[in-house]
Amino acid sequence: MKAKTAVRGSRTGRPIMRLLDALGKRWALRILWELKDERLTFRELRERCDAVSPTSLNARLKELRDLDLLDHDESGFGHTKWGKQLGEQLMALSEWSKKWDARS
Amino acid sequence: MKAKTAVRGSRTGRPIMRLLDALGKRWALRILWELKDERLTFRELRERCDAVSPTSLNARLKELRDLDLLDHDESGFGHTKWGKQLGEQLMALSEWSKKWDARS
DNA sequence: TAAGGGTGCTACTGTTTTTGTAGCACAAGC
DNA sequence: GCTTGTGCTACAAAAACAGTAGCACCCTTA
Repeated sequence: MKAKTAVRGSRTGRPIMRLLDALGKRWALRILWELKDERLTFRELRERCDAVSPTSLNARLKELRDLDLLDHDESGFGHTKWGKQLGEQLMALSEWSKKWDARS
Repeated sequence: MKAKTAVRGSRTGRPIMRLLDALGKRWALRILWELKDERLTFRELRERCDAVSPTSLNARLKELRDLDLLDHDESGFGHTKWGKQLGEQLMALSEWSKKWDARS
């Protein structure tokens, strides 16, 4: 586990702030989403994320790995146990989004 | 309710993609979080969000209002019924983040 | 043994987004 | 009139991101 470094914005250091800050960066939520049921290589992940630039993808992957949400092995990138738990919350969000989308 | 316009990135138009895209912009999650239990004026909200620039705050507020997540009246900005539901999911996220933060 | 294919990833330039500061227009209260 | 508070805009600088190319590495197959 890496150090818990300063949070962009808030200095309270509250976990939720660190999390909202990390997830609020572009592609972070999307990356976590795309890896929710399978591990993917860098290039596969890139394609899933609308051909996000490798610059951004690499930056986000580094950050998410530092937060113990993702890891990387010979089969590619995937969720850690923490990432899996977070992925479940995203699933709930997805379910909710359907109702939200169907609003009149 | 406003039109469901194109999503930055993905063109599938799936609700979760529209949502992840909106919430992935800077300060979006934080704004929803800060309004979870009370309505705030523009300036109050700005202070809560670490003095975010008014330019960004205004842009994010417009987007979140277009998504029916926030509204605005004489008492300031606050959650719509949809925003409240999303706020509950953020509360769950906050609870989870405490366990995540306490990882060894 | 070299040629190809796949991996993660970096370099570079240009565009987009965000920031930071100042201040405007409007309304209510005095 | 003047102040106070509201939401919000203008503008220039800084940071983040995009898009393209391509590198270094490790395999496999010829």
